[in-house]
Amino acid sequence: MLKMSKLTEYAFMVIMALKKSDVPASAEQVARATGLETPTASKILKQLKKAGLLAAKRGATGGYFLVKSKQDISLHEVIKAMEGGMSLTDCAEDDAACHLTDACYMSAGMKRVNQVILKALESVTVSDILDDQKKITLQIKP
Amino acid sequence: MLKMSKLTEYAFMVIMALKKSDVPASAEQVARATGLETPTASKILKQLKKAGLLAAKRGATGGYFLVKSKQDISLHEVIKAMEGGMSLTDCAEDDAACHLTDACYMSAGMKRVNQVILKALESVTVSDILDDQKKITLQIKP
DNA sequence: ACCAAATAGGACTGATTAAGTACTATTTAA
DNA sequence: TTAAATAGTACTTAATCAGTCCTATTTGGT
Repeated sequence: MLKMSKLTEYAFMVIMALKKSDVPASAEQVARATGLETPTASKILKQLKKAGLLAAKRGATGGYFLVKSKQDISLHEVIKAMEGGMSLTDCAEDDAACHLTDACYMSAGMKRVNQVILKALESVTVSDILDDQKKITLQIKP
Repeated sequence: MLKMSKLTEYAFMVIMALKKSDVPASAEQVARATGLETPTASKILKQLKKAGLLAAKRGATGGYFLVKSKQDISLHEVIKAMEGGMSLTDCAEDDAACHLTDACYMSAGMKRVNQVILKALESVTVSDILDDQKKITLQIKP
């Protein structure tokens, strides 16, 4: 099944549990809010921090907080932070990564499909997922 | 990285190597045409046959052939045949599969995003990937 | 009738990745 | 100085993927 990893799913929950505030939330608080185990929540927070989606304050009274609002964080950013990105095939990313030696002409087509999906993931934000407001439609032009 | 499995990638190559004809191609012929090892090609052919994308003729002079033309086989069909489908999250498929016990409101939103991606995968066919003709655009309506 | 060439269906193994946990160092406010 | 927190890394187990192999069945040709 083509799907996100569980840690990526959890990442959405973690982001939803955070605020863009000067009062940071500790990994333990996030764990409680989300229902995740503390080490797991901690791992995800570190990863999101490393990707720049969160900021952290160290030491006592420290913790994590968002650096931008949820409506400015796209699904793609989260997937990129947790899994390194999204690409249907290797060749959609890198032409040289073709599995065939000679005659495969898929890469251009795969790239285009990949772009469509990427665009969808970039267009939808964490707050969209929560708000359930934005209508999304797909249009194919021949 | 959110991506298709290698076997799924190979499946596209396998389909491209086949024709909708009364002269079926054997697994070995497909292997030669694609550059895959024969057992691997065979495994993929069996799986595509099982999913109904191909038909097979057994016995000597037997082999595999397409039951519909490449422009009628969508990416989603291939992914479904090889990986069982595509769903960003468990909860996008099944509401009961929420990782949280109480307050997660993502599922509706995830479902919508999932639908967009699914639609993209359904709208593009194997021949589109090869032909590189069809223009695809995504439009977000607020 | 027999043989050779195919598909059908499992079963098996090794490699890679994911998930979860644990440990140590560093930072910082009280 | 101490307690509470992040930072970074390493480890272990589980799950999935990739690839191969074996046996049974089918079927056309000689």
